[in-house]
Amino acid sequence: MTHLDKQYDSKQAEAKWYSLWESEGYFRPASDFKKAGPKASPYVIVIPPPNVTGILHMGHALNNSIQDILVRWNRMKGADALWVPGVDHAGIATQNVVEKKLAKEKKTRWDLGREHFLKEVWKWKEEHGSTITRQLRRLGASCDWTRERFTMDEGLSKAVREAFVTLYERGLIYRANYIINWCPRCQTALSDEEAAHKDLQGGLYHLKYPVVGKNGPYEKMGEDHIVVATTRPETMLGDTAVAVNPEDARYKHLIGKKILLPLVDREIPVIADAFVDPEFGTGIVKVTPAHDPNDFAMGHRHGLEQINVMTPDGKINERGGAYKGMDRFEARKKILQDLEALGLFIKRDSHLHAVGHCYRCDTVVEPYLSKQWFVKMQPLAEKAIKAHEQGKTVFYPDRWTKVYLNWLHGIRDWCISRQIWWGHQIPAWHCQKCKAEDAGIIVSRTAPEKCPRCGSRELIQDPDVLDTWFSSWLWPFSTLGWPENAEDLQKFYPTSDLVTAPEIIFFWVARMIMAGLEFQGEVPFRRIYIHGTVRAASGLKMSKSLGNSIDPLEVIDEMGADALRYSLVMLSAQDVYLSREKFEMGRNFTTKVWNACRFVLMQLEDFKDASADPEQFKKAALSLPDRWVLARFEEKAAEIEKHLGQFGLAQAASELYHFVWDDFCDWYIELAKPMVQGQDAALKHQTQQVLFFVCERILRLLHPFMPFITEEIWQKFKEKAADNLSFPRVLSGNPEHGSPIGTFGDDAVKKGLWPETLMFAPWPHGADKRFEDPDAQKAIGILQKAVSGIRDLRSRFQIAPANKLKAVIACKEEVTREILRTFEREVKVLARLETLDCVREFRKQGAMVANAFPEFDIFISLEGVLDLAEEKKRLQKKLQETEQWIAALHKKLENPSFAARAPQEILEKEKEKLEDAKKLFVSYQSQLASLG
RNA sequence: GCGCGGUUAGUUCAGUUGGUUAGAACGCUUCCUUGACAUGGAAGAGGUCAGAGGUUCGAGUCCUCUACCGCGCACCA
Repeated sequence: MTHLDKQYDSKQAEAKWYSLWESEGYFRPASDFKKAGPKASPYVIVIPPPNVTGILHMGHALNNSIQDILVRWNRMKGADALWVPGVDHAGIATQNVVEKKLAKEKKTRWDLGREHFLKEVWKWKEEHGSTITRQLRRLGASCDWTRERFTMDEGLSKAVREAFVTLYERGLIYRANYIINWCPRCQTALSDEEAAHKDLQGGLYHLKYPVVGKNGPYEKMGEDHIVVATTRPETMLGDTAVAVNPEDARYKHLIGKKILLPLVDREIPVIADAFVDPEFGTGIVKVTPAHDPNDFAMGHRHGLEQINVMTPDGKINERGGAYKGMDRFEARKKILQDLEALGLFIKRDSHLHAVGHCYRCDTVVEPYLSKQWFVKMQPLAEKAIKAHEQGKTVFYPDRWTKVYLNWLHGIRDWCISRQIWWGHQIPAWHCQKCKAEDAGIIVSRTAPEKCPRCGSRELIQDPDVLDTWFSSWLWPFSTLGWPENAEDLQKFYPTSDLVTAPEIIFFWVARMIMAGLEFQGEVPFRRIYIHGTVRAASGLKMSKSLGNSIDPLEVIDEMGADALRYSLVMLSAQDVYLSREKFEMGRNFTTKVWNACRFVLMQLEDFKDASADPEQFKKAALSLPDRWVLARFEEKAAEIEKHLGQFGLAQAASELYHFVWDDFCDWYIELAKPMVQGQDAALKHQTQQVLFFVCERILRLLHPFMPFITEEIWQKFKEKAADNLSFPRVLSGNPEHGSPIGTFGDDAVKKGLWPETLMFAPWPHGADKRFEDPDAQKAIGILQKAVSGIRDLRSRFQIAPANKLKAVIACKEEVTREILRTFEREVKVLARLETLDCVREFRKQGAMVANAFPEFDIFISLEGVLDLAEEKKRLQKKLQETEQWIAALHKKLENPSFAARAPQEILEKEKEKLEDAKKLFVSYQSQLASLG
């Protein structure tokens, strides 16, 4: 006996099916098995590689759910589908984790030394690095784990070296002294994107600097001083000038004079530079070329000395005199105190300004002068802009295109060197001999033996490693085997879709496009889908540190992965604001699906007839509800197909939800019950077939969204079909369908050959003309109206369901009356009637109440007491509403401009509406009259 | 400062190129344990679509302005 248990056991099903899918190789592209259908085209999706230290948070869950839906959908459509999974090495984050671990043992990475430390990191990676990939499996992600990659593995490391050397050879990588964002805690340079700006309420400090040659020591200063304003007083230790705007009349006389820099007693010049905004602060700027990008530029223009006053860990260095060794913020306090003691501190204004924070550890970053490696971005950006102009990069939704292009147009060079150990060490070697001449850098794919310039063998590899994103930006092709000319690369590049969140457009999307164009001569993916950000109900971004996160694994444990996926996707039309209750929608829906299918299987228990024609339904022989549900399915499947084609996953999920729940469960199953449980054997048989047919195809539509429960149920359907080859199998799937385990098109399934798994069942595209049926749709519409009308009366007058009613429907139109007669039995069952009479006209008699529709009026007898006054009031209100509606329609239709300009079909509709309204009006009037 | 979103039922949100009396989920009210499902069924209440102006026969939908909320980028001595 094939049946479903009363309760769905999500944990059991999830574990069972995932391990089967994976072990049987179902996640691999069909072409791996040389069994792809002749027309199978590749569908390849790019996943943002999660951080190796990470755990699955809701953002990942949404992102991966979307991707999995797309991959599974395409796989069912017969595509040679591939999703390459993997993680990136997350240089700074991972190093931090391991350093923290060492700190517990009171050790630092320098205690261990580079080699030993890296061994520790690898050890950590082996032990903990697979957390997130395990969690992705729990979610149901159908990625090809046999192709799993890691940015630090051999192949990808080779790709990184290849990319670096190639760019260097093309003159697109250079090394320079420049102000970069420096994280004093991680002790490394960061790119501009890695320094997240946050608005902070800080101080704008006004300080006095004495002018040299007037009054001498500070104590005696009169008016011969200038006032500068700064937010970072501690950098004054490195000032090498003060600047004013050349047009600023207040200060023209100062230009060329000298200033005695307090505390360090250094004489610095007053310079004129147009950069200075006379409106801001005092109009005088202290210039610190080693600690501010603008000052750095100014310093270059005026040939100023660059004095770095800080150590890599954010303390004042020996150039800071008495402040040496102090932390930068401590030094700030002390310097302000000292200046105050000297009478040089004037005031502190409160000042809102954006301060960069390290995106890994949230420490305030320091603009810091140092020698770093950079990628020259403009030539790369130009190619990307050109590709966009050629229509090669398409964003969904479109508005992100502008964000992307703006960034490209204002692009700045990318600082790619990091002063950490965990990562790809830069493939550059410094010749110790040539170094003295400021030359002797050798950039090479393999370690060079000697300096090509002087022949010295004293070569030391650059200690820095590359930004993690320098490996991530190669992901779409490095994971396919580049720089080798691999088969996968040939077959799967460029990929189809990239799915990601908006915060990563600059970090990753734009850079991948640039790398793809630079190294492959082609964009890495054709379409880019940017989905919403997951936020907590409060509106804040979900994050563990804020304590407002919901752990997706907990939701999976509690409600199942399918419930989590469905809820997330259905909510993902834009930014997703989450609370725990929102997952109940998906949970309830999975339960509903389970129970509906359970019912269907129960009705098929005694289906044994093997003589039926399995080829095709004969429309004429089907009942109206059967014809209706088939037509409705095709309609909905077509809509779902349309939505999925343009990343409208939320809409597709919503359509499915309502089709399954409202149409299939609430109406079709209820209508099928009397047929399948009645005495008419032929009708019963036919209905069983339709129940099976539609339900099985619903499972296929649902599968990408909720893979586990659908597989669990579908396997039962398959069992059922194996016993009963006469189940009709008119399928609209792709006959060219390919799968790792064979070819399953319509023909194969029709012949009783079912795929091993729902994953390879043909996708129903919908809009199958064979099932189109406006007559049936109209008829069921009438039925629904009649049933709802009676239920409405029942509810309004509080008639218990056990109380079987006598109803009369008065209907002028013969066709409609005929339809109602056909459904006499169904209406009686669904509306719980004792009798139903359909007549042409009817006059209300005695204790009766009525419900009016344009097509017909429904009357039921009422025993018991009826609040006539209340009913009269209601009818009067309805009458008034209808009157207003009629007036509005009249006005509209009598407007000559409307008649002249509105399209014909709109005009027709409006006229029909008017007719309906008039009919309603008459009904209400007569009802009122009968009430007296 | 520049740019991008958003403002629709008590709450969270849909609403395709302007065209039924503006929808859903959750919540609420009433009734119902009828053999798939109470994680359910039936019925119902609830909205001058942020405000002002404009285009149009017709605006939640298009244009302008305003207000508020959110996001991104840049500058910030």
